[in-house]
Amino acid sequence: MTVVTRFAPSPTGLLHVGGVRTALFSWLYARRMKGKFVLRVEDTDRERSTDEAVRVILEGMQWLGLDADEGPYYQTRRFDRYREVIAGMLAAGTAYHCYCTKQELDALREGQLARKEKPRYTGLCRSRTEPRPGVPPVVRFRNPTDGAVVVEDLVHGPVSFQNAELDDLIIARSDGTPTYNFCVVVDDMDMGITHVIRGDDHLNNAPRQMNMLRALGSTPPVYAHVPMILGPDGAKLSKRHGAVSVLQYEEEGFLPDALLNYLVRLGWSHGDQEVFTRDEMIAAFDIHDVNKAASAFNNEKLLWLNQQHMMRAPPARVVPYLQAQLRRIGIDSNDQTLLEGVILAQRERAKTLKEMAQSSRFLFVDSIEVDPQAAAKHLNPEGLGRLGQVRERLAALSEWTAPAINAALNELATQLAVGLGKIAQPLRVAVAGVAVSPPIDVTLGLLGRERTLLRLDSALARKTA
RNA sequence: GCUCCCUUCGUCUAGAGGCCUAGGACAUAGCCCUCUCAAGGCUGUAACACGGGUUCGAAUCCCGUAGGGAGCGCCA
Repeated sequence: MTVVTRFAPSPTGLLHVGGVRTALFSWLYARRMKGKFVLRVEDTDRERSTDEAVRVILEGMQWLGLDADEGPYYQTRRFDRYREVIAGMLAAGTAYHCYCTKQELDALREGQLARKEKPRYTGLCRSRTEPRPGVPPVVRFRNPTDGAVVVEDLVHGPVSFQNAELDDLIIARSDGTPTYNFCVVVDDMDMGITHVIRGDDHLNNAPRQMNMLRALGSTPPVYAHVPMILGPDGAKLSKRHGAVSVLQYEEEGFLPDALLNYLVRLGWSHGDQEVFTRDEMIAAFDIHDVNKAASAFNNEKLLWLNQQHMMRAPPARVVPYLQAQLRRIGIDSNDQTLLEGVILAQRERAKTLKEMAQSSRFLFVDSIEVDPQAAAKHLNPEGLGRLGQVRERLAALSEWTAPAINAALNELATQLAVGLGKIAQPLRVAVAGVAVSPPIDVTLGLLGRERTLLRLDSALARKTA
């Protein structure tokens, strides 16, 4: 049997890391099992759904490389199908019209709550045969009244629910539109979903959905309810606590593989391995190894993983992402050799590509600003004195390579009987404008002789100024 | 209130009755390396929610308690 999983986000809020991880688990499982992954947008709530949210889902999934084999499907385009199924259930008696008004239902609920009972529909209209004039009816599912439903959950194990605890839920509103729990059931059935992997906030919905599926003569899929992701403070993920659009991570300079790697390790592990390539994730992932407990999002570890991925990936693969970040700060470079060189030089001192772009800016622009504090410390008379000699040496170099530069600087240091630092720091501030950069020979190599000498000249001009 | 779920270092996790003096990772502290900053290496601090059982033996099994979460909508 071919495995078919799906990701079914609702576009009522922006897709965030919690949703992404559910999508990732579904995608990984499908890929691992050589099955299919379906994307379905659950937009039946027309009031709260937004085009912006749909855009973030589509763009986010694309940025992350979580490619769907089918879809995106939209529930709003399937209303005819839902109506058809409801008509069938009405005819078969597995659903019935309910003429209770909202007001009556509210009163019922209040009474139950007041008596400290579980609020539930009592089945008043179950055996009603005549319509109630003037009341547009809703359609309710006729849930079995006795026995139990067991959800054989892949992460929780068997979870048993008494049918007596489940009431007859509304599957079509009085205006005829279908409700969420019903649409999910029809869609999962029609789309041949074999494994439903979703947040464990849906565990309570599973027994009702299984009952409906059975009433429709369909075999329920296998369920896997994965734990939720909490904010860094251990509280529920919310707007205030990191529930930002997934595209925010792109803007901040994260590699999609790093985010995915971080998220897959929230609730899942494979021995002591922390860093996974996409293929390694697919090869190692198994839904059975997913934990039951919710986990808190930790930004420091994400940062660390992002750097690990920047360091391990072939530079050429990182180039487009660096270019995107450079463009954000007004630099448009297509110099592949330079860009790869920058990545090689900077990746062990940057946590994000945004950071890398910023600290590499001096390598791409014509003129730089020198940080006053760094200048005060290193471009003092003593430092500037040495820079004159540095300039001579560098100008005389026959080839402009890091090893040649390094040799020349070390020679000069020995000759002056000082540590390399006494030469490298003034030089660094002169060419980079700050006291921090990759190794000085690498930095100069990337900068090029012409710009190096130019910047030395403008630094040396301070002497007289 | 009722139903369902969850509980190992600050955080993510390993752990399927003896391999646990509870392992790894992030973070954190110290040291090493060093032209700056990093990266890297080494070392340290730090956890089985609590109480009963079962067993020769329990982080692991059972029962409670506490704490947290979800659901109980003509929301998804």
